Amino acid sequence: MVNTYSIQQASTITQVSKHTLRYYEREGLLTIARTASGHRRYTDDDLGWVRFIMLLKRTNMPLPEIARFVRLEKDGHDTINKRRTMLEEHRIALTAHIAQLHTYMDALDTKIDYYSDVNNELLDCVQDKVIESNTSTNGKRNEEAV
Amino acid sequence: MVNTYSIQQASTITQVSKHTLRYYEREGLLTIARTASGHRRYTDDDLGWVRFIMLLKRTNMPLPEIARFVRLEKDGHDTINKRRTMLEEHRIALTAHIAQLHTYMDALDTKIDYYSDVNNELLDCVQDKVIESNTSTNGKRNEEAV
DNA sequence: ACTTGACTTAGAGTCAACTCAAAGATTTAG
DNA sequence: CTAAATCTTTGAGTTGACTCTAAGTCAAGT
Repeated sequence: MVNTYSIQQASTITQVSKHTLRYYEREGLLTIARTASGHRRYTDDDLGWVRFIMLLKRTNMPLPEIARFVRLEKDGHDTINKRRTMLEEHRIALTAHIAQLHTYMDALDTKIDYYSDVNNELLDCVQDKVIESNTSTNGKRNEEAV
Repeated sequence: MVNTYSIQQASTITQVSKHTLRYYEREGLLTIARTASGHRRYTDDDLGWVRFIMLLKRTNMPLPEIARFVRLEKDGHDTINKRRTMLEEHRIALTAHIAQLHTYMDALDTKIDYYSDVNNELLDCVQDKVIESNTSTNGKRNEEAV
C-alpha cells in the first residue's frame, strides 16, 4: 500500500546523493525506517521531507537549524506555532537576502556601465595608451575605485 | 599626496580582516606596495579594489574567478572587452540566481500557508490529537510532503 | 551456488574561504 | 631607550557541507 524505496531509488528520485542522504540522517534531518537486515526504506513522506530540506537549504538555512525544525516536527502538534514562526522568520531573512542582492546588482550595473563608457572613449581615441588624459577624472588611476 | 594606509587601517576601513587581506594578496586578488621594511601600504585605489572584490564575492563569484578578472586588469586596456564580458556574464548569473530564489520563496510561502491552515483547523478542533481525520487529505501522514 | 551489485557502518578526506599561531623584525609613544 | 603595538612570514587549524573509502553483509539473477 505505502510505497517504499531503496536509498538508491530515493537518491535518483530526489537528486540527492546516497552519501548525502545518509549524512542527513546522521545529522538528524531524516529518520528512515529499516528492513530486518538494516537497509533503509524511504517512504513517500520521507521523500517529501527530503524535498523540503532541500528547499530550506537552498534558501540558506544551515543544516543545524533545519535539524531544529525537524525535531520540532517530531515533538508533535503543539510545536506548530513555533514551526510556522521559524518559517516566517526564514522568509523574512530570505526577503532581506534578495533585497541585498538587488543592491549588489545595482553596483554591478554601475560598474558595467563604467566599462562600456571606457570602451566608447577608447573607440574615439583609437590609441591604446592615452598619456595626456591625466587631468581627466576617468583616468586609469581610479579605474577600479567603487 | 596619495593617501596610504597600514593593513590595520585598511582592515578597519574596508571591514575586511587583516588575515583576509593578506590571504587575498596570497591568492592574487590584490597586489599591495610595501615600505622599505616590508610593511604593506594600501592606497585608496587598493581600497577601491577591496570593495570591488567584496562586491563580486557577495554576488557569488568564486575567488579564483575574481583572481582571473584581476589578472586581466593588470594585462592592460586591451582586455577591457573581456572584463566587461565577464561582468556581464556574471550579471546574468546573478539575475538567474535571484529568479531562482523567487521560486523558492513561492514554495516557502505555500508551506507557510499550509501551516496557517493547519493551525486554523486546530483552533476549530480544540483537541490535540485528531484520531478520526484519517480520511482527510490534510492528515498528519502527509504533513511534510511538498 | 555463485557472482554482481547494493546495502551497511565508522571514520577519513575534500573544498572554499577563511582564521589563527608562532617566531621574529620594526615602528611608535612616552 | 624601551615597552607595547604592529608588522612580517610560513604553515597549520576551522567550518560547513559534503564525499569517499574500507571492510563487511545482503539480495537477485542465471
